[in-house]
This record gives sequence, structure tokens and C-alpha cells, in this order.
Amino acid sequence: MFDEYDKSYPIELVADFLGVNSRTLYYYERFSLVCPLRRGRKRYYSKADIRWLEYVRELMYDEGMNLRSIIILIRRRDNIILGKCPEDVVDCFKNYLMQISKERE
Amino acid sequence: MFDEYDKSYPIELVADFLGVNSRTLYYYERFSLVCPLRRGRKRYYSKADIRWLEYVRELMYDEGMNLRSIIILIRRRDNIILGKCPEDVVDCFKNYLMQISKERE
DNA sequence: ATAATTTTTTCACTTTAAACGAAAATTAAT
DNA sequence: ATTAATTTTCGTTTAAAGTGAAAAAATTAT
Repeated sequence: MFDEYDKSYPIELVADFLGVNSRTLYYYERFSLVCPLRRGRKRYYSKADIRWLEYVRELMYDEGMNLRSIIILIRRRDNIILGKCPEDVVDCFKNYLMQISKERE
Repeated sequence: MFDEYDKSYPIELVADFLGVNSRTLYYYERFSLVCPLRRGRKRYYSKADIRWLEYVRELMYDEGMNLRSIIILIRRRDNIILGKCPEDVVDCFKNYLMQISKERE
């Protein structure tokens, strides 16, 4: 429950779980799509990282989006959620995101 | 003023204006990114079509998005604006879209 | 310490989307 | 019917996404 953001899963395990080559995860990292903890040189991923990567794969493979678009998606969402836009827009947009993620289920 | 949606510009003119090959516009059409009027077999585009295509090019070339992502963007926006979600969310989202397009200028 | 294993990194290759060139096919115009 | 324009098809080019192989670096075991 509290280990959601605990970076403790090594890359090979994550790659196997997602069904991708570990090289692909290195590749994503170069685009800042994911940011594992580095202990020494080794990488460790959290459950949240893994679920995020699942979502990324879904957008890419089920929907056909490319990396750049996903990065834009993040940036825009961050702008909305962290940025300096009015409270009511933030609230509405949060609802919108919720709605979309529900539709996805 | 009323000619905004008047489909009267032939493909070659539109392609020249956008700086693309007309083949590219045929290509976009196969993805339903634009829908010119067919009189006989000839295609005619409106000013609104042209501005939409300018925006598409911008998303692709300045931002690096791919066609599929733009189609998703349309679909989602249509869901929000035309769909069955509450009025206030629609209004908020319209504002959001306005804001984004202003930031772009 | 050094040998063995694991992880990272680099290089090169494959595959696919996006776009374009050339030319054949179709349509319209005189 | 001949000419001109438009559409369509086919093949090629370019770049992104991903992978394989193996070198390089680091960690672990003996």
C-alpha cells in the first residue's frame, strides 16, 4: 500500500512483466518517459512506474500513438495540474481525465 | 465571413499554400483527417479545412506528433464537445482549448 | 585478486509510418 | 478526339521505434 512509489524492481523483471526488451526501457529513459532510481548503475522501478509504462504501451500499441505525442500528453497534463491555470479549470480537467480513464476500463 | 466553410479551393492550391505535396493531402484523407467536397471526382477545400490542416502540420512538424495521435486528439475532443458529458465540463474544456491555442501564438 | 555473472552501453540492423516522385488511369475541357 | 488536369497506383526515401549481438563496465563469488 505504501510501496507504490518504492523503487525496488530491477529492469529485467519489469521488461519481462511488460513483455518488452530491456533495451526498450533504456530507450524510453532517454526520452524521460520513465525515471528509475539509480543505485550504483543499476536501475530500480516502482509499481507506479510499471503501471505508467503499461499505460504507455497501451497508448502506443492499442492506439498507435508515438513517443513524442505521449511526452506532449504528459507535458500538457502537467501544465494543467501543476501549472498556473485557474482552480476551476484544474478541477474540470481532473474530472475529464478521470472520465477518460474510466472509459478505458 | 460566410465563406469560412465554403468548399471552393482545389487541392493543388491548398497543397501549395501548405507547402506539401498533393499526395500528402490524399494520404490525410484516407485517415479521415480532412474531408473535401467531391464535385465529380475533383476535391474542394474550405478555409476552415485549410486552417485545420495548418494546425495538423504544426502538430506533426513542430511537435512531432503522428497522424494516429492527432486522430485520437480529434476523437477525444469530439467526445468532450459533442458527447454526453455535463455542460460545465464542456465549457471548461472549451476554455482549456482556447488557452492552449493562445499559448501557441 | 581474479574469475564468473550481471548490467549497461554501443553499434548495426529491421520494421513501419509518413511523405514524395513518376507515371498510368481517369476525368474534364476545348 | 485531342489536350490538359486530376486522381490513383506503385515504388522509393527518410526517420522513429525496437531489437540482437557483443563490447565495456560493474558486481558477486570463489
